[in-house]
Amino acid sequence: MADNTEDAPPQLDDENAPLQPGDEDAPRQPGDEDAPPQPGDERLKKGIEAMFFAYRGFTADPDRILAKHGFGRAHHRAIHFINRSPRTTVNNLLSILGVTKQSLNRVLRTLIDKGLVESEVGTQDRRERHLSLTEAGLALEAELSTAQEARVRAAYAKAGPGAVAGFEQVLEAMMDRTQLRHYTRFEEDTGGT
Amino acid sequence: MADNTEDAPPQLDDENAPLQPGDEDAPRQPGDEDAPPQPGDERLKKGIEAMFFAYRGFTADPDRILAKHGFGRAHHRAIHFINRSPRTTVNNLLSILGVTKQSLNRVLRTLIDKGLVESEVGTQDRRERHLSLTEAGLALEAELSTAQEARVRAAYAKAGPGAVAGFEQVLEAMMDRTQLRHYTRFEEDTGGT
DNA sequence: TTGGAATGTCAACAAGGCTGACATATTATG
DNA sequence: CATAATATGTCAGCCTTGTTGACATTCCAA
Repeated sequence: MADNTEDAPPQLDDENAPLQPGDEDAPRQPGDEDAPPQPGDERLKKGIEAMFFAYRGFTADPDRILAKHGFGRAHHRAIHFINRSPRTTVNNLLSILGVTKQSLNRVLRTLIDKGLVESEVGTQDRRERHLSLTEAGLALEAELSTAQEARVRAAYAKAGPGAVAGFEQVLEAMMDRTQLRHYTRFEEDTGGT
Repeated sequence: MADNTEDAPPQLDDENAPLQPGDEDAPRQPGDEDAPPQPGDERLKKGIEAMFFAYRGFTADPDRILAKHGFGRAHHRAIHFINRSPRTTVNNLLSILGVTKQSLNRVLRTLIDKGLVESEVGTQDRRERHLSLTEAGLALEAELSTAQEARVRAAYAKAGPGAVAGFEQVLEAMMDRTQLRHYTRFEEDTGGT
């Protein structure tokens, strides 16, 4: 266990660079004067902690529902994105989720076995499998998204519309190129195909 | 693997409720008119996806560094919060991180063994252990936070100060009570004790 | 003295990542 | 047509990080 000589580190994306590197000396925000020794660092650390704590809250409600049904977060992600792009392919899902096909396959297998997802052979390219939610899958998706959206809705309501816009801007600016592409693609893609 | 009869679901916090439940019918934002059938749901789904994709970006840089050193995300979290509250106790860390003592202990043990963290017996209550980063620990912490803060800084710079305020507000509103308490505590606590 | 709190530790297990290797269709291409 | 590449599935094994349960130690407090 001591020799974690990972000579082949899990690659982790080749294009994992933030959108604008080299912004180290960012424009100082007003109000930096009354900050502790390291200027602005405190603000950043708070932001980092906010992400950490908020993400826990963000996943807490679905996690409870998933546990009831014997699923995990990985199943939730698959269900969510299949619901968003019905009849999507395995490959597309792979690139959205950023996991290996083995990991995804394990999740899909249980979802198909339990009758939440169905996979049909592609018509144009018969190598492809098109994934969709069944009735039962849609039901669980609804249960999950109802819970998760309720929390987001409450947070949005509490923070107000302006804050929501800022929230989205910052998150978007925090994504990798690849992820940003997936994120924005839904705007054109959803229901269009 | 079929019988996931978890009769004792992992409790997951008793106070895991969002800050304001029952806000289902939140005030409609202007611009909802030209929205698809389900009103506002699209906005919420985008927010959910933003959290998902952004969190991936958020952890990507530290993950790469950690892999180099043979650590994981759990080690990062421990290092981060020990750095934020030097000489903190195991119990405090446990409640911040929200994992079991066994999980935390495994992480702490490797950090102590590798000389990144030191644990000293409490002076008042000698059952307690006070955790601090060693020189080496501080060095790794600096490496990690430099990378992570660079991304956050870039995102902040790109989105602008107003957006950052909104970002923080929404995240804060998304936390559980418990987490919010830890989040805000740092403002008074850091360096105070 | 005795109970409980704070901590450590061993063992076992599960989810969900990963790699590597291999199989099987199916399509694309020389 | 033969062969390569693509899309997918699957087996086996490993790692991290979460979980329970049980038990030991140390120490504070009633």
